[in-house]
Amino acid sequence: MFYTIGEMAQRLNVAPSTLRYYDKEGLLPFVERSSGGIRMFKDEDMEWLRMLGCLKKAGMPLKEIRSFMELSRQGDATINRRLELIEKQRQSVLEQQRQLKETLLMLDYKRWYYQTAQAAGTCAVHETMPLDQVPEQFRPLMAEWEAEK
Amino acid sequence: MFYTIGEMAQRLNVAPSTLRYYDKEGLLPFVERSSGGIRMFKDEDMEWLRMLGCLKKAGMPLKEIRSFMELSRQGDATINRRLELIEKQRQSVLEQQRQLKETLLMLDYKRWYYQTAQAAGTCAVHETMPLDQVPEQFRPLMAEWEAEK
DNA sequence: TCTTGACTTACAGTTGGCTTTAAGTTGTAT
DNA sequence: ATACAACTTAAAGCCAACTGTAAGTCAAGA
Repeated sequence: MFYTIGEMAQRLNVAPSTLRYYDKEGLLPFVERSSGGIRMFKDEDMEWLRMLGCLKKAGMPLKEIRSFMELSRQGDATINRRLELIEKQRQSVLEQQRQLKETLLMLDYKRWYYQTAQAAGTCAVHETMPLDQVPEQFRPLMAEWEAEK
Repeated sequence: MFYTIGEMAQRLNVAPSTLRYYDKEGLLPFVERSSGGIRMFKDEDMEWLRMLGCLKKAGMPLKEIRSFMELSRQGDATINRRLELIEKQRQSVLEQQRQLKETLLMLDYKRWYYQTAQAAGTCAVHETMPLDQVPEQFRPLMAEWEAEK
């Protein structure tokens, strides 16, 4: 069973032009063509496209994804190098998670800040607020800011 | 105590040109100038730059950050709208966390896949692997892939 | 006063990841 | 056989977020 680029694009919820672009950039070395030159996607291509989507969501640049696809096409001899790439990207995702957690704490602080300001009708309330009225979760954050000054 | 753009850039670990770009885009309405036109950063500007960094890490585009800075300059009348912006961005971060968690599971699966293939010397080991040898954590993932076919 | 390094602006260039356009081809339905 | 939608390529365009260049100005030390 084959799919045209339009059908595959719909299935993946991307624009056909995006798939053409990926193909041009060498990210889809597995795609076959009809005698007339039309791309014919197979069901098993989904596995590659899923991999591509995963690496993209992990923040891997298209160039590196292309390297990965090239290594894959070279077969079992490149298993080690593919594993290394995966582990590197895994570390990157763990780092992103750490970073997002920090960012969320900051946003939670700002949310509290503006909720409090809203209740008081003015941001000035924070100039006179004693430290022990700041929720505990935000104290390490504020200590850090002091250090940065 | 004042800092030049170079000193501030070093302190923030960004290029001076980046700060100039931000200023040009209206993200730094708080920066004062010397009589000769040199930017003079103050210690209290750090608070704004921290806010900027936080919003940026949260994935907010520079245009929106600019709106936020403009609202801030308008004082207490805009507390509500700033709170709304913060809450919107907080939701976005929660969604990014959800997404990253999913991505990590995928990468963990691929890591296991290549570790197993490495031990066997070939990816072919996965064609004959019975489902009950796949670690449990990855089963929901594989079920999803089946459904997508 | 003069040198020197860091600053200033305006503007062009770069990178990454698409998206659009134009001109032409394929393949299915009538 | 013909029409028509969906495909093809090459090339240009677009957007965000910088980054680099050129020409000139500022300010601190010898």
